[in-house]
Amino acid sequence: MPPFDLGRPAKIGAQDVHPCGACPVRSLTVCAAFEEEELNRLAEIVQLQRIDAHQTIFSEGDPAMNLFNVTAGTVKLYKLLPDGRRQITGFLFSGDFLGLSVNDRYAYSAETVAVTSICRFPRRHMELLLDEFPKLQRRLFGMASNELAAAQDQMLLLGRKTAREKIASFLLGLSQRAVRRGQRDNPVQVPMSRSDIADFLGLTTETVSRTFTQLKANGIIRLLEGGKVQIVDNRKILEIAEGS
Amino acid sequence: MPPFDLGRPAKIGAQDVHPCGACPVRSLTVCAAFEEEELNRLAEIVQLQRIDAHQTIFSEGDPAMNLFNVTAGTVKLYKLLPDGRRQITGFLFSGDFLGLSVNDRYAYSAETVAVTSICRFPRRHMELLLDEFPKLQRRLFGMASNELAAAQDQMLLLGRKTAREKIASFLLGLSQRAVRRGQRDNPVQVPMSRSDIADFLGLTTETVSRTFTQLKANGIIRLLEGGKVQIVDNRKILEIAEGS
DNA sequence: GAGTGCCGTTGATGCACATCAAGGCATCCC
DNA sequence: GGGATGCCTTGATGTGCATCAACGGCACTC
Repeated sequence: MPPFDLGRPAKIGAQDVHPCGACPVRSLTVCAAFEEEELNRLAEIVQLQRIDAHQTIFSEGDPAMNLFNVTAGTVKLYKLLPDGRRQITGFLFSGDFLGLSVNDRYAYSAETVAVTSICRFPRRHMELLLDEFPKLQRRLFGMASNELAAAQDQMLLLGRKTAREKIASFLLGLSQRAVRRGQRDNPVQVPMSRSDIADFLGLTTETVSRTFTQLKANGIIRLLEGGKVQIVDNRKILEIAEGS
Repeated sequence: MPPFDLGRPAKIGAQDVHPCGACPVRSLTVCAAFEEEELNRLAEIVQLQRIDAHQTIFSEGDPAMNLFNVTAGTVKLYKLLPDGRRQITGFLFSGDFLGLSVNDRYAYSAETVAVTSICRFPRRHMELLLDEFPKLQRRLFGMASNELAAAQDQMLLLGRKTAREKIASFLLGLSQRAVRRGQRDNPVQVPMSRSDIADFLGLTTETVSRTFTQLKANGIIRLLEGGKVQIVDNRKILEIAEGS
């Protein structure tokens, strides 16, 4: 249930300008850097879009024309090898930011996992705002620092954790991020497919499936309807995730 | 041959304030954000240090009091699991920056790989400078963005590449970074141990060693004296690295 | 110059996870 | 209804890399 949405059938469609002042996720986003009265400036350049599931937002190598804010739904970022091997580098939820680029090109592809609403900012305009509002710059830098820390955690996971530890870490990560967005942390919403989880954790779908089954058999989690996972033994899953 | 160094026997020792205007790697660093006349401000707060090989600069979880700039030598950043498994998240060379933190704590440990010179900036002072010089903020943000892109490449490597592809990518990466620092790209200087390489690539020392041997046997590289590796077949190593 | 420790290499073996294959169970569409 | 499709699960088998073990070279010590 996307907050601003009109339920139109469009795949990717521009919507009317939205009053940022009413944005329910503003405090989570870059936009938290603005005071109430400055939000008009922002509203002038954003466009709100609703996107169906499984649509590409942009692809690796595309000219980086826009920056985006996820306001509802789920997005995945990924990189491909020429033979099709895929690494998902992150999942984004409401409040998350995407579109940072190097050399004016996107360094990864972005695709919706479920129905998603995003705010689009033309990069040119955004850069002018950056000069005008140092607080925005500061905020963006802070968000990039957090992402960097998360990336390092993910490197530890990919390089050194077992399949069991990876799945446990993944579920805990989802749970913790849900809390920060003010959503339920348990049961955890797991909107992405087994295949996406596999490509995020450096595993195969079969191993992901088997590991879920195994954690379930051990009474540590329970698999619920609608892609939800209940964490039954919180202490144990934490132990597993940390590798102790 | 560290550029500013006095060759003192100290392990970690503060040196006299150095005139940043003469810094030979300034254009590579955050400090490139400053005009000549502003450098005095910088020089007031930096301390230059020379550090022996295999010394800890700071550890994960320490209060993040300082930011650092590497001016010569090599540093590794790493994270540990409780049972000792280690993931090296990056190697730093002259011009590179370290010390960004989340919640005022370092999110990783930093250790010298070889004799290293660093500039130390107290974080408090640096933050004041950030407010005063938006260009510095901008520069720092740019560097963080680049690191994020590199982190995503590393995730692809850790999650989806084979040992052979990992080693090829690693050597090419070292080579390309040497170019950016204005150093020789071939033969490549490889100052870190097999064990460090293994922990960077998510492998074991044995596999690293075997893979080097294999690439050598294929006539793609040559192992030289003093930790240097010559890339004999550039096209082929590039193909391997990209997984095609 | 024997002793010790560290590092890199090589070989033998083992195992965690990949690969290959098949079936269950939704949903969708004619 | 029923067949097609996509996702998840489960089983059988394979393999890339880890693990275990041994050895040689080099630096350092006494």
